[in-house]
Amino acid sequence: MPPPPAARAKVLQAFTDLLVTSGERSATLDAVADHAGVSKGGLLYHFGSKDALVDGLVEHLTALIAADVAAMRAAPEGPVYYLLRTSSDVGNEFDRTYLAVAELARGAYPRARSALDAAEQAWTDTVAEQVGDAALARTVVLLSDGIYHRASLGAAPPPLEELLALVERLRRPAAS
Amino acid sequence: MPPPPAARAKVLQAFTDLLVTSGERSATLDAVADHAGVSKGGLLYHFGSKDALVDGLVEHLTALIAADVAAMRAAPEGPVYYLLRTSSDVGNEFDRTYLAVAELARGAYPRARSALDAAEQAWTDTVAEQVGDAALARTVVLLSDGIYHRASLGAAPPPLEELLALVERLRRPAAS
DNA sequence: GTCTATATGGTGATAGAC
DNA sequence: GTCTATCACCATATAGAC
Repeated sequence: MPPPPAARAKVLQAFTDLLVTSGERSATLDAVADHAGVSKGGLLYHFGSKDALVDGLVEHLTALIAADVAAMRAAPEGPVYYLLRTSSDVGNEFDRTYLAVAELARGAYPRARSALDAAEQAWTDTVAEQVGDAALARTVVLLSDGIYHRASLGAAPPPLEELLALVERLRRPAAS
Repeated sequence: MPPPPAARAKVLQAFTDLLVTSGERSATLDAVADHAGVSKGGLLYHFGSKDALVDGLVEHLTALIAADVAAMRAAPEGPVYYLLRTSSDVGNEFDRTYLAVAELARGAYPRARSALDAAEQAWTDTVAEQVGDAALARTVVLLSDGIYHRASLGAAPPPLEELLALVERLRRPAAS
């Protein structure tokens, strides 16, 4: 099979950038094409409509989620540390794609929510497997959501160390 | 002074409803006017432009924030319980207005962020006053942000009791 | 494959009747 | 004060040249 055209990846990257930094309203086809270095006509050759562009990004996120959950399960420091650590890291591809799809989910593309719900469920299950406490698992994922909330508003992430310290205290109930 | 026209409040309420339930894209002047039961011309008599409409909503939130912080300080159960409890309550006017302004902050209205930043700071300070632990205060507000994150995506809020129980364990380090 | 037009629909804003 | 036109502009999408 022929290699996928490099322009596709460039377009998805530009779409993600605009969604994260300037919101859904700014991520027009014109702006995406400009930012990707192609013309609008060229963009619409690879993605036949804006809906197809959204689908492309959602599918990309779905693949990244599967990879992230696998990495979470394999992480030597455990799922909790892995989740909170990667939640603070808004620079990498996965977190940027997550934020971009969350932007779409809030807007006129409700089907983008399915991918986000799947991620939440997979994270919660994986954390619960390790800590053996469903309530703590939900809380940890909720903290991760809070970090995303701030990032989606453009605020700086909180210091990671103090969060991990607090979670650690909850995992060992003071050896009562 | 003459009483403020009732149409103003109706328009702000309709604007809030549309932002929360359908996102910024859907909150057009046409839609807001329809939902408020006035014509677009009538809306533009009270708010001379869409920017003026946004300013009106942000000022409304600023007043609600001041009232909320005062209620938080006066709450018999303490700021922590008050914050987490009210964060789960997405139905009341304050939380709906907060979600609506957050929607604007993510879109093309960055000045809406100032009001949100002020709220976060006031909440953190007030919680820190009570728990005497800056890191725990930041964590509690972060949990509150996580609840808002889910609400902004249309998901159900998490069970409140288990969150409060976990916070309580952190406030009393097992009496070591 | 990628580009330059261009058609079509919707959004913010204005003018003027009532 | 509130309404009904109406305008100018921008976004998506299409047609067809290169």
